[in-house]
Amino acid sequence: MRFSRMLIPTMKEAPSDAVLTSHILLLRAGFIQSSGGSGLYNLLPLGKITLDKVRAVVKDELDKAGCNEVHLPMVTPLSLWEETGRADKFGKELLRFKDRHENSFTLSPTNEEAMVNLVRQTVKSYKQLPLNVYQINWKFRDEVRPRFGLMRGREFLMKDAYSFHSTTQDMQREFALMEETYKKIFTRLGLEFKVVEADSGAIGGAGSKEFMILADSGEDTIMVCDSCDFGANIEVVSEDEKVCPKCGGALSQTKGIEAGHIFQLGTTYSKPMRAEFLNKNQKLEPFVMGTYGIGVSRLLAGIIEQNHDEKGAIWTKESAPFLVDIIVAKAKNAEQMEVAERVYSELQLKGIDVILDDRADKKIGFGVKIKDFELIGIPYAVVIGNDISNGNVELIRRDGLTKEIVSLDSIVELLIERLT
RNA sequence: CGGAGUGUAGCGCAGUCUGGUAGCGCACCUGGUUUGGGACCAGGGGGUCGAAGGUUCGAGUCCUUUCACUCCGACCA
Repeated sequence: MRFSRMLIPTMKEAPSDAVLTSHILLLRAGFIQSSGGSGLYNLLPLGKITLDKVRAVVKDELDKAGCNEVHLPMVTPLSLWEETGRADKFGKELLRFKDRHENSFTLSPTNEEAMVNLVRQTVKSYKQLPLNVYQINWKFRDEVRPRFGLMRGREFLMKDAYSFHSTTQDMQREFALMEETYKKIFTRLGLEFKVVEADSGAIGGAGSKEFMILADSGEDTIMVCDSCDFGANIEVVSEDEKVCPKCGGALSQTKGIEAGHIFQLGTTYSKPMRAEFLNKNQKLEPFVMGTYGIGVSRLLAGIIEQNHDEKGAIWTKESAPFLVDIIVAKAKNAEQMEVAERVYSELQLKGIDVILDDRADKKIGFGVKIKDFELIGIPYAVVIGNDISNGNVELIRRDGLTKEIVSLDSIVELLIERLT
């Protein structure tokens, strides 16, 4: 991709109404913009690419774990919500509207009912179990107070998975598998996180765990054990609790961003919705269920909260919109441009996502390009400048902003080595 | 939903107290000079001052109503 052809409206100043680092940086670096309503954002090209990358990691790990991706409509008949009583329970957060025939619908804030409906129409026998179906789709919640950009938008991208089982034991096996799968996802994304015991809230069910991205700006307070891997949301333990219930170690308090939540549901939804299968003894039984969510768009905010400096974002390898930014110091210099084009196409041939900052406008000098690189947070920049007369280019690593002189002949090879 | 604040050009803001031709910086357009860390000079385009109503010869400014957005709190997979 060429910088000159991409819509990347970077800003020196942040809109005054943004206070959270990730919100400010996503706006300033041109990843998102307000679409005019509270908690609603346009994803600009960089934001869309980044979200797709994060989404791909989530999908890849779920598919490896044997989950089935499907797609449900964002619009769900309200009647499904009435079957479980959640039409009332969810209250005003559930956006409702009517079609031209006066039928009531909702914009889905989550999809337990719709997914149970899908499965009860399809799965009739224990032989078809277990089953894990998921989607990565936009959700809408009419939040009381949307805030902090992608952190708590009204519309947000969520991966929601639902598993169906014939026994509680098998559901618990899947629950453990999902915990491991989530750990792989968060690790691949380069996040420092903690799995904590949590309250099940409006979703209901027996047990649940949250995946917290550790960040001072997190909205959740969690207690973590200094000695073992125990952690709990403050909702489920006393704030005065000083001793780990698991190993007796010392508990300390920290802040986290809830990016994932997994639940052991049991028959909370399958019973009222009469979602049943025939067991070996030819008797009908309700499905035993689990449900597993990841806030995919929130992950973008979380990654920045954890990875940034005073100059801008620092994307991790698996989340970065591009891995390499080729900066042509003087785009009007034919020789520099030629060298840059060559490095650009070689990297592309090797399958590395690269952006070529070929902007030649007289107002866009070297300084602007470097500032944009730092603000956007691409892992590496290759500066093609005067030093090519000596056969050298400069390699800048975004994390730490360390610089090194590299010979033109070896730059592509070096980058491949660093990036794979 | 309670409390606080803000709405003036794409972004950041001044002007409102004390009514009198709509301003500044950045961004944008044209020309020239620059060119390795957000350049300089000259010229230029862009506004129904959130909306409605009122007071007044005259309203961005005063009054009333209303809407939106942000922050704190409560709430929240």
